[in-house]
Amino acid sequence: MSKEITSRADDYSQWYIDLVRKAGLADYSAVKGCMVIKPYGFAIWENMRDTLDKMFKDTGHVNAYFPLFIPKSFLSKEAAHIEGFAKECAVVTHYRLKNAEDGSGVVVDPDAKLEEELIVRPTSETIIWNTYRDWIQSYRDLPLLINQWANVVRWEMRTRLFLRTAEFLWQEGHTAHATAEEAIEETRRMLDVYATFAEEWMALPVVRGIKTANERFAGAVDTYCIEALMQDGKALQAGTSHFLGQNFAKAFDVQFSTAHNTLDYVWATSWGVSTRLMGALVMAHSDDDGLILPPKLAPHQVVIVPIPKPLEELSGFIEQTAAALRARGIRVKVDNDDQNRPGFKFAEYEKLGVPVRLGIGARDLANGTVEVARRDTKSKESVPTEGLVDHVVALLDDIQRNIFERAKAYRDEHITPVDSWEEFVHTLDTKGGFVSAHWDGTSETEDRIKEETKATIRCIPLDNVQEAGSCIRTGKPSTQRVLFARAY
RNA sequence: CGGGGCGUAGCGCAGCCCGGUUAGCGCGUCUGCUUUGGGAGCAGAAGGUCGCGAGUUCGAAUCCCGCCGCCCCGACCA
Repeated sequence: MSKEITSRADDYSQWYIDLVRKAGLADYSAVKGCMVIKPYGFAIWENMRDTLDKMFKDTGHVNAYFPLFIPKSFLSKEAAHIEGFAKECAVVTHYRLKNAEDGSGVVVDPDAKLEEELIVRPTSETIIWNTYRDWIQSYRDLPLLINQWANVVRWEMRTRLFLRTAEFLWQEGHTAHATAEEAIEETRRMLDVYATFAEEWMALPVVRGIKTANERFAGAVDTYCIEALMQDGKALQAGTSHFLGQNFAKAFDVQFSTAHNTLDYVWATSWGVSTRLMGALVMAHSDDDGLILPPKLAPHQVVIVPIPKPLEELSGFIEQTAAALRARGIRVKVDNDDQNRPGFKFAEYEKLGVPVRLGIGARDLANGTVEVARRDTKSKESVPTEGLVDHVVALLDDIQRNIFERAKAYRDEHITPVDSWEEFVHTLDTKGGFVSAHWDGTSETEDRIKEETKATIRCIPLDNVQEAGSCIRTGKPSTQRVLFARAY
């Protein structure tokens, strides 16, 4: 019996890496900084994607697809935008290879240099707003509510599976509106969609907030975010929604005729979540034995492990049980593999985070029971066959609720209000989590705090109470507390 | 871009310092039998350009030089 996953207490970072790989979520690839998302990991992502996609459509959005490549000149049209992304762009300079003279393999053909280099999209605002210019003439064309599911590339210096990779999958919504109010409303609406998804589907409690200037998206007027807390006390930005004002409309000259026959620039939003959510999901709930998945996103919600004592009638009962569960919409896997013993399978499905495991053997058949084990608490009970389906349905709900409550309790315990610099530093070093403190509102102070403690302002919570206080670092007057944390 | 580590069977590693016949070990894989309510046991088998290139040597996984790749830790970021 080998503990193949490093414990969280020993090395949290290594635990995460072990878990992602041993649970079959993802693997390193032959390309530096890029990962392979494996079938089990992709199945979880598909569940996230499908759920979000429905939520986007329910709020009036449609999907489209824009090019992977962006002409270099586009990117530089919005000053802040290029400033933010310039340092991490992959650039396509040539379009052809040829055999090397010395037969050593293929080389880039120097005669095939592109007139204008193409940037592999780090995000699509520029190509999309360049397109929107042609699509929008009148207020009747608005609002334009489009989402795309795509891959993007950001050439990161330091990568971590799911949390930060050179290439990642995401969705990016890009909307155009006639008024600022409407665009802001959209920005907030999508933030709420993300928060709802995080809390109700991922069982991940989040703080909704607004970013300070330092943390704002390059090119945005305001960046809203949902911030989650991981088990090691570090914060993770799980989703962002930006009010872009008229910045991109002006950069790409997207004007429309208003109902009063005047000409105005379009108001914009963009919003996105990525495969980073996979990392959040893992780090929020899982333990030293493996993943703990919320039932709503688990590829298999129930696994049935037969205890193969020599009794053929087991299989009939198992199939019948599986069918009854499936009839209630539950995703069931029956593990009929006869290579591994039950004990191995128990450990295996715990590693994979399957919420509910049913053990069925001759003893159960005789007693009219099934052994029901729940992954979140690792408890087991013997449940009568009669009413089993109802029991499992209720249990899945309970697990979904329980892991949310557990994560929320941890999160709430780790929002610490502090009023002195000593307390601030001490809390970061010993307890971690969010530290709620007054701040004088300047970027200079935020930078200084970051330099001294590695903590950044994760957000100004949306429902923040206004209270007079003095900045934790400078002592200058402040009107509200903000949330600091060390972050991924 | 700095600092560190690694590259030997599908996976994880030992061997390298101190060169020497046929390169080992664990897991996994394959075959057979016995097993099966918490990670099975026994017996047998298959599986290797020792990252790449050049060099020293009678002889290189091991020593020298060069290169490549990945990971981890720090400065930038969802």
